[in-house]
Amino acid sequence: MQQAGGEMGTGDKENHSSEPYRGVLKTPLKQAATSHSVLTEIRPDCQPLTTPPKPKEILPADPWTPTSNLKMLISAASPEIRSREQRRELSNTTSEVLQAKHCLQEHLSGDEYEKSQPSRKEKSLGLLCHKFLARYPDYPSTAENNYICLDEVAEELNVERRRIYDIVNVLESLHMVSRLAKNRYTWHGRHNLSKTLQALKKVGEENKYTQQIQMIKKREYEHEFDFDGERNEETARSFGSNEHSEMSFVELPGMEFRAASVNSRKDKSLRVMSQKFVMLFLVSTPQIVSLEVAAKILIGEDQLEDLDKSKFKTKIRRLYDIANVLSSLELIKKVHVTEERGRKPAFKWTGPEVLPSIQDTKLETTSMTPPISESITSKEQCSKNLFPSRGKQNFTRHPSLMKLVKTIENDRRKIQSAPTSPVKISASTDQNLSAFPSKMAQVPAMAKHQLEGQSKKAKEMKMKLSRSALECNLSSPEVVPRPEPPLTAAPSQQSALTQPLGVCPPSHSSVPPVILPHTHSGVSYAIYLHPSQAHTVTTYSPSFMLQPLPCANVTGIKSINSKVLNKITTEEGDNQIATDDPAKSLTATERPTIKSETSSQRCLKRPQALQENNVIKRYRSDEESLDTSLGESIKNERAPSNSSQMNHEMDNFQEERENKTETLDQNMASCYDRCKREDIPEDEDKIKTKQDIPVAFAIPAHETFFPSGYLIPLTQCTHGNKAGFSDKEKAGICSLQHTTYSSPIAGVIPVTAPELKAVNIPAFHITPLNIMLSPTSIAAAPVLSNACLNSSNTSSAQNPSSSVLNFTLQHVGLIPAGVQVPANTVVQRVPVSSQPESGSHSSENMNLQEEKPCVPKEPQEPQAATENFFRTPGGPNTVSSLSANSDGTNRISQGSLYIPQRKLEVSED
DNA sequence: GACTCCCGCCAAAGC
DNA sequence: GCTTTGGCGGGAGTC
Repeated sequence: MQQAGGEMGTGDKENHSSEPYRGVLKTPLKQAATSHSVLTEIRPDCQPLTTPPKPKEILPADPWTPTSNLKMLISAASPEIRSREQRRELSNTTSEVLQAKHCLQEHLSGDEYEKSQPSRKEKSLGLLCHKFLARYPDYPSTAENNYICLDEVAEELNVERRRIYDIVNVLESLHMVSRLAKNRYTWHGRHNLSKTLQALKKVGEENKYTQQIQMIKKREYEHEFDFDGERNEETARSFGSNEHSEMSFVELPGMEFRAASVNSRKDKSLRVMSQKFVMLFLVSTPQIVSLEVAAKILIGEDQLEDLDKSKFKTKIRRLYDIANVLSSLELIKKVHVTEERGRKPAFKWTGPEVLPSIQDTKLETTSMTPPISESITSKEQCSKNLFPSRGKQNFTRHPSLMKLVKTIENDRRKIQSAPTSPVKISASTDQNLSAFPSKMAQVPAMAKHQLEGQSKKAKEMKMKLSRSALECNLSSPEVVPRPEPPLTAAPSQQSALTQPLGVCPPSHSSVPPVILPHTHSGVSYAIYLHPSQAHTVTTYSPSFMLQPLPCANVTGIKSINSKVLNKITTEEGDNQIATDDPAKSLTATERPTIKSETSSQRCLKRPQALQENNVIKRYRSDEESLDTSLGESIKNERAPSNSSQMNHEMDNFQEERENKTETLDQNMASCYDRCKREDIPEDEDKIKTKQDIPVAFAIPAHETFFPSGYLIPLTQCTHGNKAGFSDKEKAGICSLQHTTYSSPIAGVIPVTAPELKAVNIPAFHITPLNIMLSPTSIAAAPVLSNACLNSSNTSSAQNPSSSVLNFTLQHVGLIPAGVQVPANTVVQRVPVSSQPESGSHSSENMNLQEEKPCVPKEPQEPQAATENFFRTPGGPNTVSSLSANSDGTNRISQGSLYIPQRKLEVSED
């Protein structure tokens, strides 16, 4: 082992490890000289240390005391040299160094000795880990046995064994080492790393960590998470029910622990925690995880109810331990996320990109043994592999979530019935339409047809654009990897299925239309617009992300959001990784936006409530559009529910709607005028122009609009800047957005554009969160759709009224248009329900967690449209709850998961 | 004062 | 009964 280590040390490692030493050099010689690290690294032969002087003979003041020698050595040797030497002669030196140390200890006075002791930093686990890693090659030859004797290592590194355990446990979680026997481990290096990460990612997805993260974030925003206060029972419930306490260790085939002891301990072990921690990174987008969130999740798994400060602190401590080791492995990097509430420590994944688990990853065991590859076709299989028959092991999956997911999936399937590839939007759309309830279905169909007819060219253009966008996105590493079978719906579906949560996909690819209800149409839009690229859109709408955000709107949004936006800073101080770049900030904004949408409640509570109201209004306006096209049909349908409140709401809603409509029309008109002014002769050109316009997409923009559902206006706004919505509204939206979402894990995190690309995009597909994240995707979709819409509209709708019409149709076209109706319905109810916005926002997950009492009264509601849509024979639970909940719609559209959960709750209740 | 995280007690598991 | 593992949290060092 040593041999290998000596030869294999990587430059990086050297540098890292050397840093601390540099620090030492800078510090007073005394300290430096005696620092532990120095001692352990100095070459024996160079000085007296080699020959341990007899302690008693050496006088403290003596120039040739170990201390003085060390000083000389230190000053003479460069960090690199020391590192090299360390690796080279570590083994030989160890004993001598120890002796020297002993001598020092014996001969220096208390204070002196203390001073001579290595500083805290020098004793850090991270540094220790560097030393440990330096001993072994990253990729040891399988031929030779690389054994690790803990005692030996501890002695050589001059640390207590306890510390070595900490390191080994984390390495074990990554399968970089495996326990061979008592006090003995085998070094595998990074051979298994990629596989392990894939497996972890997969498991993380299955466990819906993304959702958990989002839930936590939501909660934070909603309640500032206070440990003392009445803690959200929901939270507790959600996590408590997790039964995560039984978390098990994820193993790779062939890498099972050989020692029973390893598995015997209750698994809150560092090793399991480490895996979970890694999962969080792999599953989240951006791949930044704040300690707080991670701790909460880990605690949650152990029963959130018990969450108390001490426990939380303990978790944090452990996470630091783990993080130090992972940092040494260069898998993560410490950063800081600045949020409203301050700066939070977080870590950013800097390890290798984990390829999509899309194709059921083949877990290969390697280790030293010939790689065994298993093809896993289903999630279940994967899970099985990951959890090799160890009795208790069940990964933290939240049962309720699973149920929900399944239910949802089933429902969707049923609903869609279109066994085929829902992906193909166009095709799927039709299918979906067919599925729609009469009126509703027709509307979308009409809209669709209209759109298609009117904007074939536009579509083509869109396609091109989207493709280009995709290409751009693809350029990002993450994206590329994702095997997305582009064109076919099937692939997308597949991916969806592959994903642990089939849920997500639903919103996009698989069930696009259906789910969309209100999700802001975003989904629906996406579908429409990108038929050919449905897969793309569905999967993730990276293209959106890619789009530049030069718009004024964006800026505005950004500015607003920026306040909220968090900054990520590296510890080193290269702060603001994310930063200042407007584009970046915008990107970051996206998330927030989404989230905000999600957690409408929160928003309400906040000062931005007003803004939210705007959003809501927009929503309503969306509804208006739909309503307009649909007429009061919906209303009537709802009416049946007969709730007086409903009626009342309807009335109010109507009023608002009307007002909104006017505004909309005006906006539309102005937009169109603007377009005209801008010389957009041909439809295509127009489209292009618009799209170019940064569609700016809009990342922020669309998100912003999301709620409102007015993509068109947005786009226009983008152009003109002011178009569709007033700044105020924008601001409102933005603000809302900001609050909520961010990186699921880290909270609102401003991410650099690049990061977003890489991370975000994939996130959709990959992470289970997708479901929850749908908003993001949705957002993206909407944007595109906007363009499309615009284009189509532009061409066809020359005047406000017509534009409105188109707009409406488009909405309808949302496929989900039909679906949306229900959503709208929901929206309308919103007022009635405790939380109006929730509905409006795509609060993906939020809903689920929402503590907010589901509106009690609605349960029975039949709302035809909605129910029909969502209700599936098989999924009564889900459906019913949906219909019942005012926000149900939203939930459904966004994260079906949530909906179901609620339902579950409700039903359970 | 908050953040980090070292340190080592002590109990469970293993032999 | 001794050793190995490793959970846990006090509290010190840093920022």
